[in-house]
Amino acid sequence: MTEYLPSQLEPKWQAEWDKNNAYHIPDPQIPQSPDSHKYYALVMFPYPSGNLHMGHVRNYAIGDVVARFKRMQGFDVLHPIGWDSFGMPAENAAIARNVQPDEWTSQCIARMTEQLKRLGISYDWDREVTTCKEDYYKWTQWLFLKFFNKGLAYRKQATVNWCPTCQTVLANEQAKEDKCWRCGTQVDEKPLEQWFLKITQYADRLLQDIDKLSGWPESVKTMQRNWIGKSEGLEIKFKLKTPNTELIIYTTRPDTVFGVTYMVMAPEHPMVDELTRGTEFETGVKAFREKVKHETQNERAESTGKEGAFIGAYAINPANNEEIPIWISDYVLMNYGTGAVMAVPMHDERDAEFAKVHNLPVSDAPLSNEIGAELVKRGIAKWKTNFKLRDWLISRQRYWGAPIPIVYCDKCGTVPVPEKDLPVRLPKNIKFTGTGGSPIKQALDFVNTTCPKCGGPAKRETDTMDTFICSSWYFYRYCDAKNASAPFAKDKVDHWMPVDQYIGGIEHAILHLLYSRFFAKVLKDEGLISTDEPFTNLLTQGMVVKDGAKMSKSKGNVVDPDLIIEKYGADTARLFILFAAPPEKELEWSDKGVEGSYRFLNRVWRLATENIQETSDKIQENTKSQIQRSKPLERKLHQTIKAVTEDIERFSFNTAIARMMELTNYLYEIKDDVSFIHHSDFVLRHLLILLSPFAPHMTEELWQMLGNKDSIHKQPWPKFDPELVKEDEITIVIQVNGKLRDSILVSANASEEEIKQKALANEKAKAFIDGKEIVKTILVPKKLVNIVVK
RNA sequence: GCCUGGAUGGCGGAAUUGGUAGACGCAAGGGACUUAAAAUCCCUCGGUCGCAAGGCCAUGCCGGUUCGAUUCCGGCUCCAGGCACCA
Repeated sequence: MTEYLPSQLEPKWQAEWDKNNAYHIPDPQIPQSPDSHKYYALVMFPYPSGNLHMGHVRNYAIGDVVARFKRMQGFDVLHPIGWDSFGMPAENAAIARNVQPDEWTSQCIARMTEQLKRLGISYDWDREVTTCKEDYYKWTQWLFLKFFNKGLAYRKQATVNWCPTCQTVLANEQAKEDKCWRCGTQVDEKPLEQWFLKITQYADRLLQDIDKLSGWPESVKTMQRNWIGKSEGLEIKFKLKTPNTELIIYTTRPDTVFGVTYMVMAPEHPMVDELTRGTEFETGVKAFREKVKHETQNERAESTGKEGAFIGAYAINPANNEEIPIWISDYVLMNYGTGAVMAVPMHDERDAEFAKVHNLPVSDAPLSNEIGAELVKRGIAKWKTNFKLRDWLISRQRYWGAPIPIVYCDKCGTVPVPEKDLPVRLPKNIKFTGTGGSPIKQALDFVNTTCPKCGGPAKRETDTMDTFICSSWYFYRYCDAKNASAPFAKDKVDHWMPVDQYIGGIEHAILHLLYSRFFAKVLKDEGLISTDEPFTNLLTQGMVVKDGAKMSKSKGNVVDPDLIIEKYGADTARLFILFAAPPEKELEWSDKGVEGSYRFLNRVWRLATENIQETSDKIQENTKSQIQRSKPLERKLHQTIKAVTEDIERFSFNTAIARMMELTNYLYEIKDDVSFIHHSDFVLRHLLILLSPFAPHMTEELWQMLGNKDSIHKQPWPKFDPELVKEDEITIVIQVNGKLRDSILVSANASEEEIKQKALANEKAKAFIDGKEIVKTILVPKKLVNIVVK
């Protein structure tokens, strides 16, 4: 008997698949034949950090099972991979190791490519996409210009986290708890002119079209709806006691206006200055502002609404003409609504909390559904739709990103770089120190340029684009990855899009998925593509954790996929990761569990190899006339085919694997019976085909050993016979008052009356019925009889 | 704080639409084989009472709906993801 040696057979098959370009899917014939059926299986492309982690393995193992399964069902499957390769870590590596980000990135990509290939994922490597390469970011810039020309890209002032010591911009991640991660200095907010994309212009469409996404998890759709945060409300002008001044607030609850007992403004509201200038409250207000100035947006949103200051001004409640005090507090945000609210302690928890802490009055005035319309009639209010969604800030004061293709000219102003001049190349050989702002500013021959309009001296934009822009369109590029004259050909994208199944981490539920939906809508409006929802079905996978915590270097609980592959093989790694938990749930890593998956593959291996050696001898011992059908074996096989197929279709890979384990256990039980010996080849072929999407190397090896010349991965997915699946006898549970008392075996075609009689006559049930009155009997077909007694 | 999820044996999980709670696997204990070990194979395995038959309890906590609730509803607790410059 041959031993199962994954370290030998896996590289062999990987080399074979590589050589034959086995998973390349050619471009479609355009016009396409009517009977072609495409399937686009997409996994979220990785950031090339240099090391594949278990989260990647999980993502790509799931994607590969789906791709292989669909291929065997006869679909033309597009299953591509690429690299989301711009971003901060490369720049940090440059600072820490004195390398150039592009070198560091290509080393990481080379290493991770090797790791991916060792997993045996069926990617079409011919369509590999790398966002930091010129042939990709040229088109990212091209798309930015589309947005710019459509009026969807604009500049306005926004603040960044600024470290005064390092003299550099910090990402939120680098400014945890308001301290610079390098030097610990208190982080400031610094205003800068930055580029935005007008995603708010698409807010209503992005919201409405969520209803079309029937293949998305409800939770993700709800998160997106809440993120867009559409609310219908009223903007109401409150007259102030100060003559000729008024304060406009926004409320979704105009019916509570009789209960308003005070007002609250955001500390940075421009009217706060006007109202306090020269008063005794001026210093108090300034002190409060100083205090909240260092709070990040997150901390502002986390505010419990306990802190605030009275500004000495009063407003008049338009509903009852009462004078009410005006306060400032950090729980009111300047960038939502009008930056001021009317406070109703009776009906709002935060208002109540604030009122309690600051001893403000509470009114139990009744709600009035009519007052909103009345205020509108009086001309002091108007209906207003607000969104929580804000425009997308895409400027990054960093080197390792796609340069924003804009030139600033003293004469002509803001000038887009003409298409023929793309790409605007990132300057090379930059020094990375981590201080002094964006490294690009050092490259004077980049910064200093000529105006594309007037030819005069001009300066380039030195900000680069948010990497979320790169990842908002990569799935179109896969459809036409080598196109040198356009980001993609429309007919190719129209053939493959939308993505039939998108698989990736739940952490992308809002930003990446919302931005990609936004891009789709703009691209469709531009006539570049035909569908405005890019992802038909979405599977959000959970994280891989160990000892209850996310795997991380600092916690020292990282499991290196390479070591697992080395010891047990990729098939075991894939099988375990799919078996240990349903895909959308968190997965607890277990070294012992991996051994269990390895044992299972060994059991299949032994069953098959023993069988190959022994079957021919055994069949000769028994004459052909003795060959008989084995109904239980056929039933078990067809039940397994049915269950595995349905489980894969609903992404229940763990139970699919469990069903294959059950079949294997069953085959071991009967392996010396004549019935198995006569059917073993047939049964084993089916088991191997069912297992092939999960363990592609081992099943291919055994398939060849069984004497097949073609690849197991080109076999059609087996179909089950519904007649053979049926059981002859079914178990009926007998309950008394909903409690299990016994179970009986009845013929599958027994009548309801017959079953009822058997239940009532049941000895164990009788013991609980005797002496009591039977109120009713409930029969659930094929399941149970419940006798209700009193 | 806000939004979205989750919680089932010693552990990972199963129960697809309200109908046998614990499939499958891991760990543990016992046994077989072996000079021995590894590997493999067989048996037991939620708690509790009982010699046994069997009973009772049990799906994070409290309550409700129902003949029947892991599943539906209300109220909590704890954990996780996201919160717009990590990707």
